[in-house]
Amino acid sequence: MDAGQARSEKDTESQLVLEQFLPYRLSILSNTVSNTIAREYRDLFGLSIPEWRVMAVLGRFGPLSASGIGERTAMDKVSVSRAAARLIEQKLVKRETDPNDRRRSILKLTARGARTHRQIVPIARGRESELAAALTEAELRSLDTLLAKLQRRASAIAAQEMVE
Amino acid sequence: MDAGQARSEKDTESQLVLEQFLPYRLSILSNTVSNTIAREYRDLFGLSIPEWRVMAVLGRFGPLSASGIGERTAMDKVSVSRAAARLIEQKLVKRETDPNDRRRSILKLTARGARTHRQIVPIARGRESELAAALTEAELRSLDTLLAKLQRRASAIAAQEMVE
DNA sequence: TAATTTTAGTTTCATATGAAACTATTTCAA
DNA sequence: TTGAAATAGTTTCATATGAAACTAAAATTA
Repeated sequence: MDAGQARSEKDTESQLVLEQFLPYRLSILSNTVSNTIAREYRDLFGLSIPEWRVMAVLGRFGPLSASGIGERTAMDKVSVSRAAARLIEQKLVKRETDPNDRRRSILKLTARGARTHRQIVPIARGRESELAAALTEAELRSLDTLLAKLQRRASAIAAQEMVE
Repeated sequence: MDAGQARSEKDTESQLVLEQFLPYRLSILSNTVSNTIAREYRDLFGLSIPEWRVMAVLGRFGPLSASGIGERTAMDKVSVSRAAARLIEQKLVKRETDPNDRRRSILKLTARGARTHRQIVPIARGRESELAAALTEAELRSLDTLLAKLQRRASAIAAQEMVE
């Protein structure tokens, strides 16, 4: 090993400090937040996160097809299909067939679903506020910008990988 | 309904815009990043993310027990156990029994594991750089601070939930 | 030191997930 | 038109995951 040149396994350049590695930090933060919320929704309403997401977009954007839900939630069609099936079982959502295109279904909240939705939204907002309280207003605006930039880049990288 | 007072389902206060909801945004960003990386590690090295995390901490912190790995990766013991088992199968990691405490195993990279580790680290860094290139140096420092604050708060909320 | 509790790690079981195959319907092209 | 291709959504299958039960060893207590 010629002095000062050879790279040992312990040199910083051949190392990766997991705690400082951005993808890892994002993953841990996201999981910490999601797990807390998931537990709460499960305990209070018996809903999983995919189910809750479907409720959220139906509550906001009214009747939607399964693919419409997918577009607005970044869920794949299998997840949407399963979440919808469970919500229908629980009578929180109802399904009709689109008369103009009988492959499509039209999903909407039932009256009961709308009531549940009205209960859930303030809780979700409350959790978000608790988390956001860690930051100042200015920091929150900054976070908004940074996350948007990262998401744009991450999506671009992912799309590029797909074609390669 | 008395004019201007009753809250309809479409009022913004009873709504939640998923695309602006912080837990959702974190989840989408983290998944986008993780999925891209996971695909790459799988294609190039046949490693899953848990496996890769174990490799990373073993490469950095030398021989460790399974619980030591768990502490440094935020993985639960089941995940560590399974990842280690697969890495041993692939001869990237070897296991010895701690002579001072025969319940413990001592895990370390094999020579082959160390070689793989040396290949992986620059790729991981490269991916991180590509992502980080979406931000300026100042923004990256800012991101670092914001993520740290959010993580601290998220952990605190999670811990509090546990006892309630 | 024998019995009890705790700790490290693995296995089992029940559920979650995504990819691929499949069904039903619609759209497109010859 | 009618046959081929595309689209919406569901089901199947193989794998991943986490909680709880379990095994083995060590630490604690009586």
